[in-house]
Amino acid sequence: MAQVTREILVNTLEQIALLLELKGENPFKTRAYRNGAEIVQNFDGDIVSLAAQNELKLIKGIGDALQQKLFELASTGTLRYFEDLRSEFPASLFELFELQGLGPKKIKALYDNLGIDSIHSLKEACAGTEITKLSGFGSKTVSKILSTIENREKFAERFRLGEVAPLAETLLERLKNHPKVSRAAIAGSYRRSKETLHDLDFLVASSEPVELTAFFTSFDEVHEIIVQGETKASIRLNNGLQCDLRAVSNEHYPFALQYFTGSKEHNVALRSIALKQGLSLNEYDFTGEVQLPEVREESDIYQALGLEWVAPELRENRGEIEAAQRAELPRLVELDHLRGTFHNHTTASDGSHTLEEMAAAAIDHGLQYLGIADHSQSSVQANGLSEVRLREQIEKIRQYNQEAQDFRLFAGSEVDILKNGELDFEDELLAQLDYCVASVHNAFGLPEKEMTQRIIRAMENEHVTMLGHLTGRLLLKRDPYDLNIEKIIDCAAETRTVIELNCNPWRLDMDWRWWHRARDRNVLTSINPDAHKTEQLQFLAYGVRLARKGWLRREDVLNTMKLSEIQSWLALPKHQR
DNA sequence: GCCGTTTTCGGCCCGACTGTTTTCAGTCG
Repeated sequence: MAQVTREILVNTLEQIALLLELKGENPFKTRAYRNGAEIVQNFDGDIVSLAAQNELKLIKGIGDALQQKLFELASTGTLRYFEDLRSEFPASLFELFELQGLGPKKIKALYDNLGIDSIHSLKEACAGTEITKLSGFGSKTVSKILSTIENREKFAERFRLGEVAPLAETLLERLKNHPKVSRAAIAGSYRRSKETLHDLDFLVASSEPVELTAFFTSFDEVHEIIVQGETKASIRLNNGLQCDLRAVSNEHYPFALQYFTGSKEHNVALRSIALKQGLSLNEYDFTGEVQLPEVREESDIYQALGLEWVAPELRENRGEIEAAQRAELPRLVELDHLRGTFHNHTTASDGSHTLEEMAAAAIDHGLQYLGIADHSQSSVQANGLSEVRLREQIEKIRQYNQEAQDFRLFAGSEVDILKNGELDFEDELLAQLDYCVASVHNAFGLPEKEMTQRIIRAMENEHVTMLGHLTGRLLLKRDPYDLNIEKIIDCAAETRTVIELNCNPWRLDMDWRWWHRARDRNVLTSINPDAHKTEQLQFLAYGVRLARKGWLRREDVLNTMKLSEIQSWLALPKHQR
């Protein structure tokens, strides 16, 4: 039997929901499966083992039927009910659900009447006329389907936070500067700082919503207008990114901001708290028979429900509501708490700027210190430094520091963790450095156990200050390598090894979902841009956003220490840190 | 299919927009 994973449980429930929709089943039954998928996805614990032991009954939203099905799937690897359902339709039918504008009813009509069972056959059918003979399908529907298929081939479905942010902020400024706009924000997953985004949700407060949707859809960057109504509009930009706009009154704005920031799970939990107080919360208002609280800002909504205001990054229903009820939310780290940063490259290896240029840029950023960590000798592809060149660089940094005032460079190395867990330089050389970042750059395919052991061995080295980009993932491009992160975190706690939060928009590694756990074990992070150019020091802003998402406070972040503190800290033997 | 301090049946979020249709179904978020 193949290894059953959480992902398999989730996907199976979601596919059952789709199949039931296709069959025209009771929509609430469909929702129960979809809801179940969400619960399994977000469950904090080993849901697969619990399912295999038939111990899910106490979880709200999982009833007898779902428990039984998850038990069968987790313990045998297959689910008869699902297999039977699935055999009623061709597998390729599922891809039609990926097209915006096509839902179960339309897909069923296409399949039942014309035998259309894939995007390919749909595209062919659109060239003919038979589709327009179906009830509900006119010429506009056909041309819309064709453009959706074309866009799907041309554009990505998701985007990296850091790659979207500059444009997002430009568009937001434009909306804010409109004379009929009193308040504006980007809500949604952008405000929650998810590492990848599907779209941007703009929100404006305005007395002239029609004018604003027209303004929005006339932006130069617009590739197509998806919808445009009186209070909302959707556009696709030239880069493929979808942007939605909601225009609401100033009174409704705090509610809309809260509602459209999400997450859905956070809002569901919030609404149920409201209901217990006799209040109903929606995207525009509080309603109810009781005295309605006065709301001018988003924070007033939380206050009215007896909660601390929850920072958007935390709104994932991962314990923040309970913490807000107890007034125990963390004071999250902020960008201007950072005093320096550690993982940066220069022209000595694969960077674009010299040591002096990087130092000047760091000073411009208001930093008190900058760690230089060029690649080590095994990273030939990145022009890694030989032992001799590293010694020269250390000397150069010492000279720089003799002349520098109120600023300091730290001599480090991004030293490769070799396949067997040994480091790329001898301990004698590592001891000359102020610090050392240890990273994996090859042999990504090792089995989980070996990869974990490899990194643990590196952490056990006295000279390894921190781990670089822990899982090697490249967002939307390359999966993390197999690694037991729980063990890594435990070992980091034991060996006093720092785990980097790599701020490169492609990495944002380690993943934000693990930081709370690391924090609770007193593992420190260092927010590092992995800068290969001076302008990439700006990546620090993304790292801070993800650190906040991981519940990290100022005291959990090594590079919030001021220069004198960090010097003392680095001087300590590792086990005393 | 799930839930319940309104508790074993009856309700489950609903408003905005589009397209095709003469009053509304389907989709989305």
